[in-house]
Order: sequence, then C-alpha cells, then structure tokens
Amino acid sequence: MDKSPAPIEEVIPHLKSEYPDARTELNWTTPLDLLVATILSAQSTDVRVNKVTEVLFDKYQTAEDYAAADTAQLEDDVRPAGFYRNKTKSIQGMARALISDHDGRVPRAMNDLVALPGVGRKTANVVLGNAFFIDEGIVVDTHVRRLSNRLGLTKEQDPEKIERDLVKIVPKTDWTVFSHLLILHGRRVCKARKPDCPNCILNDICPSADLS
DNA sequence: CTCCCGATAT
DNA sequence: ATATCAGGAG
Repeated sequence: MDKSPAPIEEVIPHLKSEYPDARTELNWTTPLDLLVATILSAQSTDVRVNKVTEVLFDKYQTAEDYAAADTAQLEDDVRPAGFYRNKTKSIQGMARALISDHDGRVPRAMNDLVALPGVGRKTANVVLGNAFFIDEGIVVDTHVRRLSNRLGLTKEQDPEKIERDLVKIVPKTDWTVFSHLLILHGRRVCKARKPDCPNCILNDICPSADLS
C-alpha cells in the first residue's frame, strides 16, 4: 500500500518560496558556452564543471576555436571533469557539426540539437530552456529523476518516460524553472545518500519522507 | 546492458 | 572503501 504522490500544485509553490532565484548554477554567457558546460556536466558536479569552464572559456569562444584546438591540449583542459576523452570528442564533433550544418551557431530546434555528437535530450532541454527561453521539455537529470520518484510524481526510471509523466502535471510555463527547483532541492536537502527529511519543506506532503 | 573517468562526501 | 555527481553512445 503505497502512499499518495505529493500534489504538484503544492510542490511548486513551496519550492519557489524556498528557492526564489532558482536558475542554472552552471556558469556561461553564450549559448555555445552553455552547450559545452552541459556536455561537461555528465556525471560531474557543477562546481567541478565551473572550475573547468573558467579555463576553457578563456581559451575557446567559437565553434571554430574548439574545432581547431589541439585534441591533446583540449583533453588536458577537460580532464578534471571526468570522462575526458568522450567529452573532448563530443565537444570537437559538436563544434564541427555546428560549422558544417548550422553556420557555426547553436541551433534552436530539438531535432537539430540531439543530432549533435554528445548531445542527448537532457542537454538539448538545458540549452533550449536556459539559452533560448524555449520550454520544449523538462530537463530530467539524476536529481530530477530521484526527486520525482521520491515525491511519487512518477514511477518510471527511464528519463524520457519520466519527462512524459512530468509534462502532463507541470504547467508549461514552469517547465524550465521546475527542473532548477528540483535540482537545487536535490543538492541541498533531498540528497541521494542522506536526505535531510526533517528539514525538508516538503516533508508533510512527500510519500517518501523519513522523519525518524 | 556496459563503458567512459576524476573529484568529493560519507 | 564506496556511492555519487546537471549523460550519452555503442
């Protein structure tokens, strides 16, 4: 007998009052910056990514810069973020695709974004929502998945199936901020290993709350 | 499904 | 020591 899911119409206002300035914690200025930072963010912390991009964005500004970069040098720059060979290959492949197919610019369409090397639906949603203010979908990363499961908003584990459940219950105008709210709350309170349920603003409506 | 990979928290 | 971190490709 599982408990009822947390009502979304209460979850969102509660989290908005807790995190009124919710936005990405990745540092970026241009859409290309954000695309690179998001590729680097796979299985890495935002703090670590920001440390890497602080160096990276000084050396490379355009798709041409990344495409022309010495691969071994770029790997050295990327290394602290982890998966450095895959990520370097993705960044340079993505940069070449931007040059050959999109005049060196970051495209604003989901289909074009996910066609880029190293860019999946999660990364595409980050770029669309934050760089272009297009609520095309909901970013489902490790935090959004974990909190959505704990709150009972979905029973799915596959990110695309979770997104399909979430877009049905979250107002479209909140799609981008919603993922930021869950990500921030996931980092600070509803952590993977030791969730701080006693200090969680959602503990009275969360079916997974452990107040012992 | 496995592999990719370094840094940090527990 | 081990789980985890703004995933994606083969």
